[in-house]
Amino acid sequence: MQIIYKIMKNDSDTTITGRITRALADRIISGDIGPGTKLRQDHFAEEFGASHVPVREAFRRLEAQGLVVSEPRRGVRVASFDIAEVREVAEMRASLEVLALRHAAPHLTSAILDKAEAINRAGENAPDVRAWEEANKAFHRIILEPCNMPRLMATIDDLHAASARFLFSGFRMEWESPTDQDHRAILRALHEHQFDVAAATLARHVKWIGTKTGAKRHMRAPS
Amino acid sequence: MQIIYKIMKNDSDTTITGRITRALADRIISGDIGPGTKLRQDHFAEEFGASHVPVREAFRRLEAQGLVVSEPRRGVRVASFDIAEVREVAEMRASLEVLALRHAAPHLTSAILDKAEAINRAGENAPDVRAWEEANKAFHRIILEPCNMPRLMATIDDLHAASARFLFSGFRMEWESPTDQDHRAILRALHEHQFDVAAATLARHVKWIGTKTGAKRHMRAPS
DNA sequence: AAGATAAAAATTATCTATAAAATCGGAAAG
DNA sequence: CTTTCCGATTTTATAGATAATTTTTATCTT
Repeated sequence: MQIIYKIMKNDSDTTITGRITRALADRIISGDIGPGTKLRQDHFAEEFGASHVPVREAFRRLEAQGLVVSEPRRGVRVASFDIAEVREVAEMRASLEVLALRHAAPHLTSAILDKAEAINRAGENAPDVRAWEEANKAFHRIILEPCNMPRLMATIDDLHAASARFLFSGFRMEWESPTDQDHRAILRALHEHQFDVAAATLARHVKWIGTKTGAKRHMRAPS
Repeated sequence: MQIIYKIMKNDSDTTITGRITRALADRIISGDIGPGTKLRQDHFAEEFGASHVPVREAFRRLEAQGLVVSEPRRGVRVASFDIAEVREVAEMRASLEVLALRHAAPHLTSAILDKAEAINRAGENAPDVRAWEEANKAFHRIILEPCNMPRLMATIDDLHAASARFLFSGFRMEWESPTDQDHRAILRALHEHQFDVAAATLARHVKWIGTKTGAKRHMRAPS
């Protein structure tokens, strides 16, 4: 089980299935392929110069990640989502990231915290949402990783991917300032070994992302 | 996304991939196929009277569930696990089940609680671990389901499957009495609308399962 | 006999081709 | 205008073949 994440990474450089999985996940998360879009296996087989077999395997992985929905004998389409699900993912992230932080806290060195601060600064200067999200993900990951719980981290990663989808597609809130301020508050608390404060701030911070949604209430295929 | 669980169920009756996935998951969870065992695609293709393609798709699903580990070009084997992971899963379950219970609480009717009590009684009279685990799963599910958060429930289900693996294979603790007592305490608290008490008891209860491990410290292939 | 190297066998991962099942769109009938 | 039916498209699933890689076996050297 410890190898899940490593596999997910090595795999995408080694096997065709891995490459396709990563490419499709990227497009779905970035909103390049919108919710409800039908994914035709032969289309992607041709695009990636592969047969339909690895494409289908990639579909199964994306299905497990919650990025696509597969209906038996009716093919695969990009998962739709609504505000209820945005909130659901936010709550799950809050719970699990607090758990991770509790276990990571004893192993957090000031070197790590410094690196986190640097990443946060990079986020503040991000030119676009995409770059900001990248920094945001990195920030959360670097302070949680020391929990040494690979399965937990894998689940958090999946949830983060879902969050990123919401961020990129329609649910765009004003990113930046309030979040980065939260990040600073978390770092401050960690520096002073006030772990409960850090955890509480993290929970509020993650849930806020779920609450502060923008215009559209539902992302679905233009059926 | 709402459809994930439904799919997982309908699928296993509809498509060959689904049937194979369910069958293999059952065997792995029950310990019928031990940790570290190599899973040969042609073998299962023959056993299920199918080709290797649906078998490979099933492998990808099981991989995402954390039941098998796949190394590129070296095949798939049943995931090993150690005490650290048992604890990890228990902590994740505790966090997420508490979250689910918080959201389910307002929708819990006394009819549901009565049914939960009946299930608990069935668990007490269970003839073997298998039957007891079935009742245990049902108990947790019936009081959490009303949270109306499908993704959360799907994740909890996966964690529960992992827990069941530990229970069945080597990590056998004395099942029964203390757990069923906890269940009763949870029901009592819910009846009296003391949701915080119920949540705290649930958390302690789930974590206890992770702590109270039996003899073996590590389940791995006899390498 | 032990260890190292090379040949052989087994296994995975993939492709091509094809059959069967199901859906979707549109045409025909009421 | 609605319903029904048929054909085209799409998807699921199988079979057989091939390339690459891993594992095993066998041989050779020291």
